Amino acid sequence: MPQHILVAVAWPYANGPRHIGHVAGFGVPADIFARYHRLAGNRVLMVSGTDEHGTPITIVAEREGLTPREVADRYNRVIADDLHNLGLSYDLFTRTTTLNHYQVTQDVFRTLFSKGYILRQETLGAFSATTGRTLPDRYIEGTCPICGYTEARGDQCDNCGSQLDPTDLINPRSKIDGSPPVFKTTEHFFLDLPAFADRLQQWIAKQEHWRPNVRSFSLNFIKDLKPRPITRDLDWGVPIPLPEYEHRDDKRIYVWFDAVIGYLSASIEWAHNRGTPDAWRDWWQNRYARHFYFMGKDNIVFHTIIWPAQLMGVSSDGYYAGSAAGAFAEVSLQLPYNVVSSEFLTMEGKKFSSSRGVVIYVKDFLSRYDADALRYYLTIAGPENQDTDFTWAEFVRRNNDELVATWGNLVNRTLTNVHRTFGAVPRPGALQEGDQRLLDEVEGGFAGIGAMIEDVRFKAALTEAMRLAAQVNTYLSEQEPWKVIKDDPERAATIWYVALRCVNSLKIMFTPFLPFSSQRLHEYLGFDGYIAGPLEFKEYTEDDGRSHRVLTGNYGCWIGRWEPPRLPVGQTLRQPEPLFKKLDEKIVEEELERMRAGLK
RNA sequence: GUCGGGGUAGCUCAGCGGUAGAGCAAACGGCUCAUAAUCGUUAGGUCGCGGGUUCGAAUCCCGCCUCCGACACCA
Repeated sequence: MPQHILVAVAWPYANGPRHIGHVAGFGVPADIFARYHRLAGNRVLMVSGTDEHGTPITIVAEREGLTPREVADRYNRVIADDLHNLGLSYDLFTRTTTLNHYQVTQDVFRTLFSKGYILRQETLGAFSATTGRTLPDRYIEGTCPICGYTEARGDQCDNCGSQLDPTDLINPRSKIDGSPPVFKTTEHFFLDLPAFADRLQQWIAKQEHWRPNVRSFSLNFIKDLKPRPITRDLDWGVPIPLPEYEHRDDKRIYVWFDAVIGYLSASIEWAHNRGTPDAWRDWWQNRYARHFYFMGKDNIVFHTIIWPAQLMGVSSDGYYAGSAAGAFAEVSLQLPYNVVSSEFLTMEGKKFSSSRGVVIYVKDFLSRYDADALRYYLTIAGPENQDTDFTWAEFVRRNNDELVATWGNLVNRTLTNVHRTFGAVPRPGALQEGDQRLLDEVEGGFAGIGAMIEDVRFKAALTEAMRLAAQVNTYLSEQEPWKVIKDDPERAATIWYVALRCVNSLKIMFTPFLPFSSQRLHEYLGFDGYIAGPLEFKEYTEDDGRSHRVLTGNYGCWIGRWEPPRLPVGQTLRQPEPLFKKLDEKIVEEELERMRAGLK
């Protein structure tokens, strides 16, 4: 019985190109998980998009003389191209500036408001004297009243560590243009989180399968919940759907409140785009569906507290009707089943920092190296359980000594020999005990590796696949079919047949991690069709006349299955090429030099 | 400051109550079909520091040092 799996991937913020630390945190892990579940026969819906509202985008726009929408358009394009080139198999990668997203966000807001979960409160806020926009606390600098540090921020002083309010600062000034901020009273809307505290506490306490840090962090956070403001004084964002605010240009829904709603709105858009407008309910209003969220650790609270509170609030008297109440209308919206948070990647021992030049963008990386080489590194050495460091030396080493040497070489020596000697899958003689033992061990990987992936232990899963590849290398070294063939061609054919069967199975096991090379191997082995691909861009026009490009794909045509694939005797092999490129050690110094040149 | 998570072989990391593990790097040997790739053997660690619980602690508890993150108007 296929399961419904929602793979909900954190929404990259569209204020610039994304670096490899970002995709290490949410992109690659989510894609491994989604590809595996599709191969295993489950119904996967993987959704995300660019997060395009909020203050930082308006600041970039001002600096570059563009409108916020132009900034969002530009970086949506760059980011979607990156994700496509990395092979991230989204069912829908859309944007938060679609008409659909605005409507769903406003639906959620209205529903919560009508149930009393959204409160109004007067607050004192800081505004830019020049633009009239809100100045978030962190965009205000001044002298710390406690220690006298002159570059304290409105939220805290980095020198003495004190928590501050912007009004505490002496000589406050805007970090953006240096002008002194204006403080005035303004009305804001607050999500009444304390109203959900008990339900959240009980729900999270039951989630014993979450990674311990996510669960304990969230439980701790609940102890002191306060109503959280969900509107901002901005002209860029989803309008507040209340009569007195609908036509005002100075107040919008807070970017985080709408970004998490994106998981739901994108699912609804996906269903609409493919002409089955109620299909999203199979994931959202099906109590057997399981939702997996993938993100960096800085996003935990939004996915374990705030979004679940929004979902509980919307669902609490029975349903989210959406644009049309349907068959599942009496069922609540599904809460997260697991919230998978990655730690952080650092770059040559330092924090990634675009402004300081400590960075390698996905786009630049992929212009010089293969996507699978990056996917390999980010999985085997990425921040799955703790912060890890990316270094170019380690990237080259992992690529050359592990990916190329173990798996690439196994494929190459096997295919080269078989293609040259037989030209096709050879007919084996009787299998010996050692042959069968190897086949059993390798094919056992489907169960073992599959269980690890389901358990979101990707590093262990890939390590196991590599171990199995090394086992096949050992087998070949012991059997020496290139010698045996002189005296016993049938035995040599059997050995190569066994190796080929192992390679063909490993091809599937490596597919979630290394989809591009697995597809090429699939073709060298003489097969046609896609194991798992391809991705495509499509353009959709909404009722307001605006169109947007989405990343999607028809993954129903995948022919791969998470099980030992058949390998027909006599199938003609194609001319093989090495799967991976060995990298010259020189690139380490070249890349470090490139980074030094960009340092600010 | 408060809260959370790290500190394990030269390097990158796994293990998280029962005689210290992997990969790479190192040394030696085998093989030479394969992108000089592979295969085997060896060597290498008082598991951050100090104390405690336990028959037994890298693993649990307390204190300290140190790194990273969150702390609610950055996203």
